[in-house]
Amino acid sequence: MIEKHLSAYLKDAEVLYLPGISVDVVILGYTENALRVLLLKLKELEYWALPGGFIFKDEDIDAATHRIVQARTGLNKLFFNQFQLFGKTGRNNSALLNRDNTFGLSEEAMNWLNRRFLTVGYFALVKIDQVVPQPDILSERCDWFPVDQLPVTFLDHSEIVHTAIEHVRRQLNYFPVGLNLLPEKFTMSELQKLYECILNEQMDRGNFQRKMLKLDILVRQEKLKTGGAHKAPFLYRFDVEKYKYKVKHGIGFI
Amino acid sequence: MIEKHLSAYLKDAEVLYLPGISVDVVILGYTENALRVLLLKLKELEYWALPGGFIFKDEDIDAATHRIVQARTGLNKLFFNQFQLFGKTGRNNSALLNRDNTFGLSEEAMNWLNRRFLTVGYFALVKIDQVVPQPDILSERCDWFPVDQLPVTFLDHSEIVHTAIEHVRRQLNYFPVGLNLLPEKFTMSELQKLYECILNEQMDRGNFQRKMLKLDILVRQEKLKTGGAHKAPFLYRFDVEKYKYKVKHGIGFI
DNA sequence: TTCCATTTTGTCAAAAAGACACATTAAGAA
DNA sequence: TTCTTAATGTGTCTTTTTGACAAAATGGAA
Repeated sequence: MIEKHLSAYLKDAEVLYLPGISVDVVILGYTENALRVLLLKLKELEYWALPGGFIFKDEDIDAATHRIVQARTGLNKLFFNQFQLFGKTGRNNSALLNRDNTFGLSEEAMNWLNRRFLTVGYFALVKIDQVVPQPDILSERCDWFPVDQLPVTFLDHSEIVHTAIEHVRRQLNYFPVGLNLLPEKFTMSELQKLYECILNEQMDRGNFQRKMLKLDILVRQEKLKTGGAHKAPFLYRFDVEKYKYKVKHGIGFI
Repeated sequence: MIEKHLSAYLKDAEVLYLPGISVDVVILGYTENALRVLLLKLKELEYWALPGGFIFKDEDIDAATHRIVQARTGLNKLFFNQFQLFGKTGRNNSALLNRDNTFGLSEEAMNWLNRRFLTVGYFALVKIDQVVPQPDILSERCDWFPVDQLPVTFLDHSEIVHTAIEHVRRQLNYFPVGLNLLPEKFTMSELQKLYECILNEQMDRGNFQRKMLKLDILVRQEKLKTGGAHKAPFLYRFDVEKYKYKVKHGIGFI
């Protein structure tokens, strides 16, 4: 039963964790022409949840986020950012607890969990092909979902996802999305499709290329020889130095 | 002594408030060609602090913010937004407590206050001439400080202010800054100076006017007759409907 | 009145954006 | 082998926007 997992998870929670607050991370990846978010299927519940966890009493919030994302993705080098604290009145984890309290969860663990909970929303940008998703102790599996086709989620996790996307969209000039979402080498049209997914609007091919190249953050590589029918496109990679410098002051694309 | 005030303030804190978390609000006003922030001089301490407070256990965080800002400004209709949660390890309110614990503060109140504290950073935009600043129970007076000339502040409050400004700057297109910081009627050059303050860059007068008028959110009023030597400028007000609509999708000025 | 500082409006060249066309090329079909 | 197809690379042309700056207008002050 889920309470058994919770029980293990919450052993000494009162002692270890900051009370009444958690971290939830919108881990975003991009593949097959769609922005996707990693969700966990909760054991014995019909909900999908964001990867999340609690904050140790002597742990920075960013450190907690890093720990959580690393555990779910296996990645070590991460780009992530906090974007909002969620916590309406009445927000709590009671859905995780069985209706009759006859399971192995200690009284203290129940009380600790069953109060109003705030959660800090983070988003992380990852190269989806480098991720090996790992369910956590409360979940039976992980999956990537296109951000516009979410399953039924736990609590306000859908809202958290949509808020994250909107946050990224608004500040697209200030986040290194290409560098963190695309593979090392990519074609111009892959980059364009990424931008189109995030901004949710189509752009002209020629004009996109002209504008993007003028930013002077791309390095053209050799031609792509592999498979794909028709004329082979160039591959590009980012000039990381220039890119990061520009991102700091707003890349100036949108 | 400050503990007496704290004592009153923290009566039943354990029962009333969410533990280990507070709200701090960067209340921004604009006057005399400078963006200013409202700070409170703490009693018996050489620190200035942001208006802040705790969150009742059954209170939405936005509601707490509204309550706090209203108490300090007297304003009822407010524009404010959350922008970041702060809470490095070691962040606590011990500076508020006297070194020897011989004052009237109860053991419980001491313990409640003297732990690691997170704080939710909000910013609010107010019309400075409509504000009647009110010190809170911990402070002896209030003052407006230009955001680039802050006094010595409590804890990380300087960082919170600067983060707020940067947040507003980046998302200037998405916040109704003019509507909330300027008086009902204003001249084009007042609006320009506001933008220059926030963006920290000078702009050409003619070009600013051309661009701003093309947004189609301003309504030209009669000429300004009052005093000021030289040619009288037009007054403008915002077309609130159009302005709010545009702000929702990004006003498109920067 | 004339002067002066400021506002309002206009000009003009340069840069950017938008729409679209045409040549190129690689894979697969004929 | 050649042709067809679909996607890529690049160029052109027009329109719009930007940036720099100047002229005209105006209302108080000298």
